[in-house]
Amino acid sequence: MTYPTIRDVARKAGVGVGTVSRVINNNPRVSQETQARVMDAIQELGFRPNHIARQLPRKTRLRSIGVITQAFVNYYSFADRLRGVQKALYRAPANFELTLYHASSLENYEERLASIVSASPVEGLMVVDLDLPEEYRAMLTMAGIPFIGINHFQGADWPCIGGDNVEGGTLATEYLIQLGHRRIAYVGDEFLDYYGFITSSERFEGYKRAMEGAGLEIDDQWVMLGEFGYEAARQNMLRLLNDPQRPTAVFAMTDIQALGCIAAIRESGLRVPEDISVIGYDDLDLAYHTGLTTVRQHLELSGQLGLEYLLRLISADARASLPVPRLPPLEVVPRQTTCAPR
Amino acid sequence: MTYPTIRDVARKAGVGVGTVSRVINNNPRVSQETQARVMDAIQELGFRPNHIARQLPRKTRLRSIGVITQAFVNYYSFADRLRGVQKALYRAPANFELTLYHASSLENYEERLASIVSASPVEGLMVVDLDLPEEYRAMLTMAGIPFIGINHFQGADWPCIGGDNVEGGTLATEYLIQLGHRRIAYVGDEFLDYYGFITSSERFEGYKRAMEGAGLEIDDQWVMLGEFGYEAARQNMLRLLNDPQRPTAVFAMTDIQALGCIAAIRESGLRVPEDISVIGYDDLDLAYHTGLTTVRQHLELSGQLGLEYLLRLISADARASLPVPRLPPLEVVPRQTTCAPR
DNA sequence: CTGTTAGCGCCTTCAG
DNA sequence: CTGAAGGCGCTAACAG
Repeated sequence: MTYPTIRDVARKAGVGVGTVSRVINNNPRVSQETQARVMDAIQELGFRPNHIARQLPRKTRLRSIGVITQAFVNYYSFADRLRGVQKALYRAPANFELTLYHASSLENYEERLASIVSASPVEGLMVVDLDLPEEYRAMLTMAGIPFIGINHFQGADWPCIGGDNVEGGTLATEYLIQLGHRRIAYVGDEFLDYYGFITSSERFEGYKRAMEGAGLEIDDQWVMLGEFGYEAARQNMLRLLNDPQRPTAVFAMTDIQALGCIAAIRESGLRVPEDISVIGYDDLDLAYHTGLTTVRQHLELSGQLGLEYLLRLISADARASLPVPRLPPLEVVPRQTTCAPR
Repeated sequence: MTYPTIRDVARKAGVGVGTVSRVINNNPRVSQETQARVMDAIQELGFRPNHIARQLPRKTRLRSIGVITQAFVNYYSFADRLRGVQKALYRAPANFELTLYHASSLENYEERLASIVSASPVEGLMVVDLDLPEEYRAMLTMAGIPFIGINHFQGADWPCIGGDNVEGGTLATEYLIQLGHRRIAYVGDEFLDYYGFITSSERFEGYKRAMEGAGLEIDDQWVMLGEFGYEAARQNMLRLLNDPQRPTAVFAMTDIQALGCIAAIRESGLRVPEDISVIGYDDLDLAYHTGLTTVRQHLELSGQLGLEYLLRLISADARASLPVPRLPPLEVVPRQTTCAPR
């Protein structure tokens, strides 16, 4: 089944295509009467202008930058990053829009990459919390689409902006140790996630190093891994609290998980931080809003720097390799969920 | 400045346009040598295929739906809505992308609407937390782009999904009254915001009705209006606490502002909810994460329903007017920041 | 005011 | 394997 075109409308209304075009575009230079006749024809035929075809003859080319990320997870951290993107976009001279791609699985991710390359609807691509296989890097380069990764893994062999998870894990744990804690738990995701990321294991590695560096023992019971998110963390924390030798502090691998831990602690009638200290990771806006002590990884700034980098690459005549922007160092932001143990 | 076309590449490489097209599309029926020559020309010219033009002769089109909202404010509630959009998109048979438009001012908003209409890069438009003037509605209709409003105002004369702020304000306040509170404060935005919204005044109206309905007096000191956001709410709450006749409960016009109030209360050495109860409005995901009592306005669902509606309109043969989806009623979600006064 | 005529940039036959 | 020609659906001069 094929859609009616402007030509069909013209024939039906007994006018030229130019007139139909004028009507569609609200051009005042059409008589009331003709306009009415054309409108009727449009109605009867159920005509709808083909938006693709409209773009072609026009000068105004809407430019867009693509942002691709995982669907359904990490949404607040993505939102914080997006805010940075938006700020950079707002300040940019050219008027770019944002096209969002949500990958619902690894397979779906590759499908989308392929279609982005083949249709090239964007002039640059920001890859958030996802790895970009060599194969697609080559295709994107071929298609002349610059790209940048925004994530929290280190040592990628392509342009990425992000902090070192091991270091962040160490910072968080050392902060708790320095407050005087000795029994410190780790609550996080499984070590290998659905998209092949090992964020949790990296942050855990940092935790381990800090503990060992301080000569502290890690009780196996205190390492609680589970699904992503608030609820799993809450459950795990509840379990942790059953341990008679329960920890006096917890390092949660994300802010959301930290909030899950805090909820569990309070449900159990204990206080944060007096009875148990909790430190998160991310420094989401909501960490500030909830007084959560956490590791700042400059989410908003990452989006901003990433976009600025893409913009520079896009406007560069030659696609010279620009230096990849770097984030300020990770840092612990002390707030109200940590204190010295009693 | 104009972009190089396939023809320029062809000329430079000394081949026909057909060959260039084949190279771009990875068609194997091109000799190694020719391909190399074409690639070189592409590189030198910085040629990038015009994705608009590619779509026209093809069957497969990359389809997109636009979402426009205010820049810089309300980002978490937008994120929650976007999650719903994304879910609906994921379930849809057709493969739509999302194009995000951020309006940085009322003027910029209209500019963007105009360019969306004229370039029609999207097949449907979701207008979030923004009003759509009659003028642009007509233009969008003309251009065959269906639209839907997602917001929290009532009685708009165009298809909108959203809850009644007055009712929500009443619900929140009645809940506090029913708990036994008599001295109830309101903390919110100025009554008229930058984009012409009167959300704050509507929620306040609900508050007023509930108070009057219960025969309670409203102390002028207890109505604290200020800038949007956490910080202003925190400051206002701090001021409120100086009042010797301080309230025993607070209705904050958004969840973020509620968190600001809670921070102020705790800073002042008081407890929530034992000393002062706080209820918010929105039911952001983070309200759940922080145990905030609030008014649920189904943010995620609003995005989902809105997108489904657009999808139906897009696929409808004629642009029949479909019934606008409705959200479930507003409701108070009791959590841990409210209790009976002492 | 309105019809006609070129394209927009690319893809896809169709011959060669 | 490759060049030329026709057309995708619409807009934008240009004459009337």
